[in-house]
Amino acid sequence: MESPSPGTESPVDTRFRLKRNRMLKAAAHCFNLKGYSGTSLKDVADLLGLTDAALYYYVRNKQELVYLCYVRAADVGREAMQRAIGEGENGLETVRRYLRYHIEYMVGTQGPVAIMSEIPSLKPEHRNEVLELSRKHSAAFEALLERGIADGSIAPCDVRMTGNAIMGSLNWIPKWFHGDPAVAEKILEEFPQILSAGLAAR
Amino acid sequence: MESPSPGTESPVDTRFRLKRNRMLKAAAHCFNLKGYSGTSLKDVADLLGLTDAALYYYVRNKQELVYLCYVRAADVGREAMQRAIGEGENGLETVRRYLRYHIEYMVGTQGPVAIMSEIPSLKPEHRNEVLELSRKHSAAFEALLERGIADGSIAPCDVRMTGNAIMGSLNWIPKWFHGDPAVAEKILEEFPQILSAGLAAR
DNA sequence: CAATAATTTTAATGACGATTAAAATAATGC
DNA sequence: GCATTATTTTAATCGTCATTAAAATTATTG
Repeated sequence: MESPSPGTESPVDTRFRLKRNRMLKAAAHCFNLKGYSGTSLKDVADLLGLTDAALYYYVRNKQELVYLCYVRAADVGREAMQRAIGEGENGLETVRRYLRYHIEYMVGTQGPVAIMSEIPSLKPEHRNEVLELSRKHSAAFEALLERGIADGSIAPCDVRMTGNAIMGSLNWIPKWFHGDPAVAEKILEEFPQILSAGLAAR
Repeated sequence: MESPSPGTESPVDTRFRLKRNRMLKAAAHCFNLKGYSGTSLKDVADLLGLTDAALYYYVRNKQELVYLCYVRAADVGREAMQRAIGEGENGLETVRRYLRYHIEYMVGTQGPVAIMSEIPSLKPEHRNEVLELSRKHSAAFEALLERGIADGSIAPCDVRMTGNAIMGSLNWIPKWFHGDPAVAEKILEEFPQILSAGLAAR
């Protein structure tokens, strides 16, 4: 009848969440591939062996689909940041770890979501929320850079621009990476190194 | 009646081209802001003080609009590459120059076009052509890196991945830069340095 | 100024795709 | 197995655009 309400945690509820996650993954895949308005709900549904109408059981509308993808992506980013901060010896090392964890999620097969180019498609309220999340994340990354500068592991730089440069590189990955595991391996191997190479203090 | 045929070069033809260029610029702006299918022809037309239908005098359809933007962008990229190659002392310096010229076009007020995220929206034939252009450009950039490695100015690296990383950073710029000249200044100042910092041979 | 060409607008048309409601099917608990 | 709940489908509806044709306006040129 109704979508299970949050709070209860029945087995039904669990099934619901699992399927919804599959949905988000499928949706993110399509969005990365063909853009927000370029993908029809049928595209997503096909990937799941469902009818377009069935999606409405899990999600209020198409907007909410991207929105949830973003929230998911933000979680992933935050989590990567959290882990990295927990472990890092110094600023530079923490940045490297962050990059690795973030990319791991992005390119890993279990990786649920990775779209970052569809912010304009969000409705204002959601857009603001997502932008806020994104801002927070950027700020956290810049703080990381500053920490590195403070502890001498990173050479002084404009953290805002450096952050933009590195994040841009990350965010662009879904545009050219389409799931080939060999490539995923290579990205994981090279990117943290490449993106942090310019940071090290001499 | 009909759109002027290529080959003739009447004053009319020139006017046509000028206006069409303004159109492409407006379109690129919208696409960057709201995505391909997120922008209606009316959005573009409004920016030009025209009716949506009027656009069809200059362009066969919406598809062609993005397509032309891409061709334009590719030209810009090629031109930047050309200039840089003409001037560069060594590989690293050439890369720096290329980055500077490319970014100059992207963020400059005169800069006509800068969208790179809408490839999926193209129809197959156009998509293939654009992908080919993009491939060529990537190859040229990788060649530049190899030249730098050969002449010792750039430290050995995986040129494919390094190219992806740097290009991604560039391509992402239109996603967060929205025309503020002060920011443009900053980007121009910082990015070539930031993006090439990791390349230099020690 | 008249005639022709260039540009733009008005006013349809039509398709696609999101959304919805009601009905059908599948799953679960008793 | 029955009743209830969960899930999915079928079959509309409804808007939003892209696209087109014809008419109106503006520019050009002899």
